[in-house]
Amino acid sequence: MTRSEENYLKTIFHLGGGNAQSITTNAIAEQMETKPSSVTDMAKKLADKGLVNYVKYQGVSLTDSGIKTALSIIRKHRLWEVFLVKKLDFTWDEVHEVAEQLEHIKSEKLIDKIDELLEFPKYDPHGDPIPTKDGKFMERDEQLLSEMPVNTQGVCVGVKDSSAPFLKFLDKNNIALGHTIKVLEKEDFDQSLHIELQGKELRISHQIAANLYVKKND
Amino acid sequence: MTRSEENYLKTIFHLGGGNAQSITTNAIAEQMETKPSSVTDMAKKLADKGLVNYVKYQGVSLTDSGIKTALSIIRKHRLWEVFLVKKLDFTWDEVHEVAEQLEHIKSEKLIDKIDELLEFPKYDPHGDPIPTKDGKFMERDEQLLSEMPVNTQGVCVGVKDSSAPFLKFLDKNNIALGHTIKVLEKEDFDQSLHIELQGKELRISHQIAANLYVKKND
DNA sequence: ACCTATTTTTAGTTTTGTCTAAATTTATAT
DNA sequence: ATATAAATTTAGACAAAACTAAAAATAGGT
Repeated sequence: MTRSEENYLKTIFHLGGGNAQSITTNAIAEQMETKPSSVTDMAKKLADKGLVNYVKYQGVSLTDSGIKTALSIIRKHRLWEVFLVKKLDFTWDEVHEVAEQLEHIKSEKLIDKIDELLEFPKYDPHGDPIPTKDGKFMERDEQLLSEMPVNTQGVCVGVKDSSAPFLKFLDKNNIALGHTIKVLEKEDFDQSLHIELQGKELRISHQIAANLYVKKND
Repeated sequence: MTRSEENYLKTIFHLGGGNAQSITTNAIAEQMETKPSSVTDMAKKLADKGLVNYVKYQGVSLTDSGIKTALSIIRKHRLWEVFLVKKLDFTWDEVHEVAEQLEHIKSEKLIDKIDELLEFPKYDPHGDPIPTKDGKFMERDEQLLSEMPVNTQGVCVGVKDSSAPFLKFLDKNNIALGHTIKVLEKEDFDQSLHIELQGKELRISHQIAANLYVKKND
């Protein structure tokens, strides 16, 4: 399994190829910042290895074996992210780039020991669930803040966009995982929100709200 | 700097290319388990980048820039080895293979934080000195056990061969870094040694003694 | 149904790092 | 000094992973 193959599987998974959905070469190319023709080449290669189902002009979806491999890479990525934050004091906007490299290290013992050192975390620093060793994938009962009705409240449990600029914005505005958020008012005009965050009032744009996952309180 | 380039620089350094010595392509090829013609290709490439001095049919030596780069890779390799042993309970015969991968991770912050987490170790699990961030290389006052005169004693500070079989042999015989060793008798016939190790007597072959570094007591 | 625009694939090329086989240079031994 | 052996380089080829440009297939609109 080469680094490139691993990156393709991961991307296909993130685009939904684990749910039997057919992902187009164009979508993959755009996500990976490469050309569709390169994706076609790799699709054939991965199909030969039994990791994807590939139908010409239709797209690719992951096989069971492909899902398993993708999950193991995602598991490694997220565990390394937790390691960087908890053990090396990285901030959550710094971890992605390094984890992209670390996820390709080949040693089952290494990642199991990292898991143990971190006391088997369930979520990464962005709130994304960490697949278990046997490929189980936690699903969370969450929704986007932008979809919460007025006057409901919940706890921030994850981010949809985990780019550095967005994460830095959240830091600046004291928005962090675990913080309580209540929707006070929704502006019809631009969908912006008036919220109560940890007791303080705040206004945020729709674009922000559409990238925050919240778990509704019972 | 590609992975392959880094591996060449590291190998050239270990073969003595940092001391202005010219290392032959054959020696490098043998060490890296590749072909001399491949080494020639890479020698040209590294020379173009100003990392080695290459003279056709003579061999290569590292430039200052090449030495600096090689030391930074060796630094990373050895720090990761310490990390694996101290934080993840790897044994000293398990660390090399994984460190070979980890040494190529590109993040200055990462390795500095690992260094800090480990409290700035000076030696790796095999007793090899860890270069400092600014490329200083500790030299130890050490000699091979096989070269110690009869009736002198010292402390085991390193291994020359750090292959898994040798290290496992040492474990089995309770030979570890920090242990006191006294040479009781040298057998003329096969150069084998009769030693006192941590108070207990033991016989070891010349081959073993020639792979153990000892620091003589004053 | 047909034309057009878009998407996808094919064919051919590039780069990196490797190899084999042949040619060349250096070293060695009489 | 010269033949021979050993080491080294050159030339040409290959595989992986990417690209460009051209061809082919699909999808949409009328």
